[in-house]
Amino acid sequence: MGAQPSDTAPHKNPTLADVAAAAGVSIATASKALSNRYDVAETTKVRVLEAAEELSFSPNLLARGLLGGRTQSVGIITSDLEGRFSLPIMMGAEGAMAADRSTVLLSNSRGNPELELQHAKALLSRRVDGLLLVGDTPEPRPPLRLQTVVPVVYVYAPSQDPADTSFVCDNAASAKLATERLIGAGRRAIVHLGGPAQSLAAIDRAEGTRLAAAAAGLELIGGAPAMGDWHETWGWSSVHRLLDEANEFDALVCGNDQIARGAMDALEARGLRVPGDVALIGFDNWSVLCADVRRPFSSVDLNLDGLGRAAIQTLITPGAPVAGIHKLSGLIVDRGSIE
Amino acid sequence: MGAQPSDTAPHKNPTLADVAAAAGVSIATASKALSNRYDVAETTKVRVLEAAEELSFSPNLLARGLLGGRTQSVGIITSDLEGRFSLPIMMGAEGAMAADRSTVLLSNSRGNPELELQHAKALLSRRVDGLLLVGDTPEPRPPLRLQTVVPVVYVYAPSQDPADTSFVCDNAASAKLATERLIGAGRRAIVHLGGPAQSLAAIDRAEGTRLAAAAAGLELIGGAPAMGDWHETWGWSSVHRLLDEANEFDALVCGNDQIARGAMDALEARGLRVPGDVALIGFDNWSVLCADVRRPFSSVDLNLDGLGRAAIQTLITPGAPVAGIHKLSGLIVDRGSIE
DNA sequence: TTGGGCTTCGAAAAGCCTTTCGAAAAGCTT
DNA sequence: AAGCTTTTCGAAAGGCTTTTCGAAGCCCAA
Repeated sequence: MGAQPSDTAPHKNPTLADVAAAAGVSIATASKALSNRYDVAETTKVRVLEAAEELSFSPNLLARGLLGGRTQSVGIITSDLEGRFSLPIMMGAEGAMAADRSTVLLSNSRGNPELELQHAKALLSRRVDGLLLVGDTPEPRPPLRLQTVVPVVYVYAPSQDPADTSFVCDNAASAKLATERLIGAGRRAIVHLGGPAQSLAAIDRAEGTRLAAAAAGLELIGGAPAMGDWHETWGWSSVHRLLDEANEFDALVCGNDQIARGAMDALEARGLRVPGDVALIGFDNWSVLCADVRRPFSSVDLNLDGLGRAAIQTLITPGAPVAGIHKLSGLIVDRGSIE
Repeated sequence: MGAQPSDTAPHKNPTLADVAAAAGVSIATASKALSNRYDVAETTKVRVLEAAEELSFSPNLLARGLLGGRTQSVGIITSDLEGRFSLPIMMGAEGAMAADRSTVLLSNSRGNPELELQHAKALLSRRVDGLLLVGDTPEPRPPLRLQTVVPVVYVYAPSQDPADTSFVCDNAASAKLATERLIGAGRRAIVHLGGPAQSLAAIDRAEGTRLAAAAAGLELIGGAPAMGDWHETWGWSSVHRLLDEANEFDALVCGNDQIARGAMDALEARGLRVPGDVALIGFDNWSVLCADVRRPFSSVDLNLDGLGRAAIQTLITPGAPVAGIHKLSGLIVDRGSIE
């Protein structure tokens, strides 16, 4: 009943002027009190702070950004939002940003370079402090055809231009790591079941396995990595074939977790124990395949979260980012399928 | 050699004033020419447009947002960025926004209400036009404790306050749909392998199955849905138990795809054919489990993409969003495991 | 030649914050 | 008490765009 008090209809956001008026000081003083930097008496400072609290004031970041300073935000353009790759990367990036009280602006280019360019322009219009371009394959990609004031960092898919800054997974080193671990556990007859022969990720992982074996004086069973595709069926049929052809082997390095899952199932179907008879390790550490399953297995985690985090760090650190391709190695998550 | 021309060092973004100067008109005229709305002669318009193109001018959206109008952006706060639920929702939301030439600001609350509140304030400081709160369980959640000028919409996890606007999956209706499909294919002896008895999603799916069966005059095998957990092992062991106890059944409705995968494997291990001997359908349509596998199976797709899209539509449509819980039903993706 | 109606353009304000710099007040010294 | 320093505060500009509204120019008719 009666006239509605002002606090029932805050149809507008309070501004710094409102806070200043409530505290009985000038706008300039209010600003300094809130930013807690300049010369302002302790008593007036608390008065301003209380007024701001009372009005639940929060500064308009648009105005602040307009001042020409930083906007405390970066744009992320991912080429696929379905992928298991971009998501952990984005998560790492978001986490690093939030820790810095900054915000992520997200766009999805759906693998379309035109759309990517368009989104980049849109994000630049919002004056982001930097751009993160997240790919979904390790193949080098053409650089963004855009003159930008702010830094650009490529993640997962590196730029073809060596003057750009890229962060990628070190597939070869990670595969080496996994293979060395198997060798360290006493395995000698190692098979690599790789992805498609056209895929750079598959090639690097296969090569890493081969190198680690060679370094230990071993040759892979079959003489070379067996390349196929990324699917479960490939792992399943490969194990059957190996056994049918009476190959002796005591370890499987799989190009990804789906292949590993297929191999695991085939080993079970043929009555072989893991890791008793055969050790097995997958790639990607995709929990729905290697952890939340009937028979969990070890896998290489590519540390995509860390990749996103590192990329953001580089992006928001003042000064031009270091040019070149930065490779981050993965680590092994053991679930008892090795020894 | 010589003085560096201006186009080699565009260390600053061109402003509308630059465009106006280049075109020899005033700032106001340039603005009107670019927004293509007010009275401006055709010849001057093209002159301005050319100047803008030349300088590759893009308007500062911060300044535009400062005018008090809309910023053409919404904030999305998700409670988990790992989940398979929030990702498709976000993808749908982003797609709807991009189609509107708008941008998504992303935050991750990690399931922490304090962090959620903090992120909401931060996004509001950036003057987003709306807030999307994406949960990762269907359990109703406490509303955001924040007075906002812009609309808020809850997705997946509805708000406990009926005055709020929420968009959720209709698990019960979707399960009914799946069960009716099985019955329509001639199945009569139906088993429901559900998730944990404490999970609302699991309960709704079980209830939907039961209702559809009852509507056809059937009782579920076992008398009631069998509740367990969300894991593969539960599906695997349940099928073994059913067969060991000599239950007759010709259809399995599984609470999710992991359960379905376990059941599928068990059926194979026991020499039963799908769908010859037993029809099977999963839930969630998670392709790594039901599509990219050795033996694909049918699954209920909850249309999370559409959920995100619908929520955004409601959010950015002028006028207050319709209060209440909006339920969206899923659809069946058939992969030949039904008939 | 003058006045009226159109079309086209520009000056200026609004929107909100930060920063600079000058002014005022208060305290101190001699 | 006068002059100086130190402390505290405020006026104003800067940053970029949109919008309003008045001014100027033009054509044509009277």
